[in-house]
Amino acid sequence: MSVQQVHATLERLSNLLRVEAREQGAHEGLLPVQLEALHYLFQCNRYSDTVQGVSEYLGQTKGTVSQTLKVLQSRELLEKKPDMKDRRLVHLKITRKGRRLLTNVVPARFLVEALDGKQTGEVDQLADLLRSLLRDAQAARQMKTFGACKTCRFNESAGSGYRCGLTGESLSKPDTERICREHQYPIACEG
Amino acid sequence: MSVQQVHATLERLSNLLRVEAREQGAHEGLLPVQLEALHYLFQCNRYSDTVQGVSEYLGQTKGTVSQTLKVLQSRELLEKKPDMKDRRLVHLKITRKGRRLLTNVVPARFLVEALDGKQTGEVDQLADLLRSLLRDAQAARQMKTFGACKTCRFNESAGSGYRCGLTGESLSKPDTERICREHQYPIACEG
DNA sequence: TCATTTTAGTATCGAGTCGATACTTTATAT
DNA sequence: ATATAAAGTATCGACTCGATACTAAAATGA
Repeated sequence: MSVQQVHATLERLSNLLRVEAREQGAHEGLLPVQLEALHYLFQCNRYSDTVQGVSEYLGQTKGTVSQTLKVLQSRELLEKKPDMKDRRLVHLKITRKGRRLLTNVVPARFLVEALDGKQTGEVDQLADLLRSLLRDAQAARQMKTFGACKTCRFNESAGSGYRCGLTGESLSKPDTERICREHQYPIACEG
Repeated sequence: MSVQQVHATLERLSNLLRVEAREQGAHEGLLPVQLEALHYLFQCNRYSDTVQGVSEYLGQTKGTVSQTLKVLQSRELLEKKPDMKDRRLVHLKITRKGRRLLTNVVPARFLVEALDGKQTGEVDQLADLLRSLLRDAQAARQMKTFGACKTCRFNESAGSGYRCGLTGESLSKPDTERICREHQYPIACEG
């Protein structure tokens, strides 16, 4: 069965990412899961930069994530900013230092080198296949998709920019390329 | 850059595998890393079923792996058998119980469902692309490849079967489909 | 309006990971 | 024959992660 092959290879690549993250993180005194959290905050939009958001993204409990973030905050890699409207919420803003650290670690060196020799078309094809696999896998698990707004069913174009149909707020083009915890793909026409 | 896209998507798939392993493992009282070790022993050949082998595969120290295996042994998912020739070596043989447990967890349900809708050709294409990526990534990190003997430069055909050019021992067809810690791809003709 | 419920986040505890270090035993090299 | 290398184990400490219990703020609703 080819599915087993896919599983085995993905597991191996996953292990590679983890080992690499452990090594790179060790230089900075950070652990893989802390880098993952930071990477999420690096990518997500202003509706998603909360403890709850990270928790859903990583598949860990709020308590666990709260601890993780405390470490990142103490290293000044992120700042906590209370929400002005809902005072239960805390927005997690990655700092310049956090951004700098992250861009040293992502994308992983071995991925850059591995994809370096390939043609642009090949890399794009790989990215597309992986995204398609991820999308189907997330559908199978009935979990949140955490896609970018530009691929979301609630995203509408509004004049020169865009608007989120859920919040009603307007979005800039860069906004629509950040990932969101409320993201949903358009409903398929067939079936 | 598309490499970032690939990294992000791989990281996400990696997280999915891990969350799934945590859930499935929890049913049996096992942790992700323990399942990974068991999966390796499920796939590897008789030259590779040692503590050192698992250690290299997982990228963890011998001591750490030794602990992991002690748990698996206590659950009767594997047996330790001392090597007859080199008495330092211990071979780790997965039990029937271990095999049964593993086949319930691998391949992950979400992968089976995700690939279910696709055509065989598509799945094979994905498997090939992933393997190619893995191979290049491993080359970039200059690490062991842990491929199957049938793709190894030391594998020779011998009469009706095969032979390992390193050990000189003969291999059956199923043998050549198991992964090996001494595996090396053939040297590329060009470059 | 005021009590109830829900949601965001934090704190603490215990089981378990993982690397570092130190150790034993056996094989190999000089 | 002795030194060195390699396979494996044991122990310790820093850290992960989920479970549980908690506070505070928002939403619900009679």
